[in-house]
Amino acid sequence: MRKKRQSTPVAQADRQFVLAAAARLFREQGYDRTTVKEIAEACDMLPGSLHYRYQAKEDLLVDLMRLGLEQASSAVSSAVVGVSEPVEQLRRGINAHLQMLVSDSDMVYVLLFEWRSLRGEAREEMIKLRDRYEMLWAAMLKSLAEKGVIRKDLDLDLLRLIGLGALNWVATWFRDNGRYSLEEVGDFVWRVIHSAVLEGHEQHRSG
Amino acid sequence: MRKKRQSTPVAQADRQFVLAAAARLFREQGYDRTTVKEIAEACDMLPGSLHYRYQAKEDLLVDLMRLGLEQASSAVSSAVVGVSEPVEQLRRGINAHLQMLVSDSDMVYVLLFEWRSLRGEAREEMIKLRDRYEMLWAAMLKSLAEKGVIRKDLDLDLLRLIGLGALNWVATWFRDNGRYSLEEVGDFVWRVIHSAVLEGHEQHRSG
DNA sequence: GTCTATACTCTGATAGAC
DNA sequence: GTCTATCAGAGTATAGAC
Repeated sequence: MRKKRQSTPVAQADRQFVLAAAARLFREQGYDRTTVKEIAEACDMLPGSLHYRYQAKEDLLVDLMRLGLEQASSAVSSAVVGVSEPVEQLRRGINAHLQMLVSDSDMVYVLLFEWRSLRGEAREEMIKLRDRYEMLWAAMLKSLAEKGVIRKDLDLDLLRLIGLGALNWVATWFRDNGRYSLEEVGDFVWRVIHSAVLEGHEQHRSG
Repeated sequence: MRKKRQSTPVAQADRQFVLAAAARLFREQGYDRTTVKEIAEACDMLPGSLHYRYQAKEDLLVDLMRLGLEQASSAVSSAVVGVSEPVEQLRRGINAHLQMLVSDSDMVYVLLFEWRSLRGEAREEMIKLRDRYEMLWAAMLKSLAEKGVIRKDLDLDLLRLIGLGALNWVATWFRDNGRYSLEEVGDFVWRVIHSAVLEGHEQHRSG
């Protein structure tokens, strides 16, 4: 019995296992301070075996980020798909993004903070993939704007940049079982957006 | 003629020169990928001379961050000092913070994105110093809240964390001579805060 | 205080047996 | 596909002359 395909379901699970281990280490220590030996150990392998899968350490980071962006895109997509109410769509997208930042999978975190370790072509590729993810948000905001839900005096690109920035930074201070739950954070962001960005909200002030 | 003091004005200028060169390199390449040799070269020195000033590479980063936080604190302080109107105070503080993120001095940037390179005691010290800077903002927000300028349903700490996060992330995408000027960014943030955070603003909606 | 030269350590990558 | 062993290079830190 010979193997006919390289990308069997088993190989996929294997890939995810290796990348998850690497992601955890990269998140904890940073890319540069993590050695291939450590990654191999975390996978119960020896450096040689890891080298069989990824020729260079950088290749591992690139593949990790690729997977991370796939996960992020599908997480946000599936959070908003089938939701017809545009405002509710935005709310769910925000929560999905926040959820990823603190989820068990550290890939999105690594994606946000370790892309500077890449050089040349590898970096270009990641920027392209990241932009594709951002386009998801751009499309969502554009659709909201066309429905007249967003204040007309706000630049949509700036809104996306500042908004995602506010969310992304949460990853730097948020702790599970910390002072704030993720729901509280999402709620807070939502209230701010609701009063500052959305057109036609109820004025919060009573007197 | 003997030297009586270590910390002459000249030594201070010298320190700033070395740290500024290091900050630029750390910002461009990251702390780990920057060698002490490169830093020395950028200061027109040899590694040995640099070693005379800082025993270890990490000491240099710590001192750099210390200076960066001093600069940040004094920049924000002097931006708001003497401004009696609390809302205007906030606006100026935001602009000062933004200005630092993109200023020639890369120290604040390094401070935000390279503190993860520190371990143990050094990291603890930086967290303490960073918290002191954040307390500047906490005090400003508290004072605004006491004057009834801030919506009462917003948690002040979350407001600080999310707000500074939105600002800090600007450093990751902002480019001089890019699509947006720093003024536009500051303006945008200010409009959002104005409608979402401040009490009793004019409703932006006309019809 | 600054320089040259070097010791020591660690890492990423490789070669080749199994 | 996984292992052992090792190479070649880089980088920090140090020693000691000047």
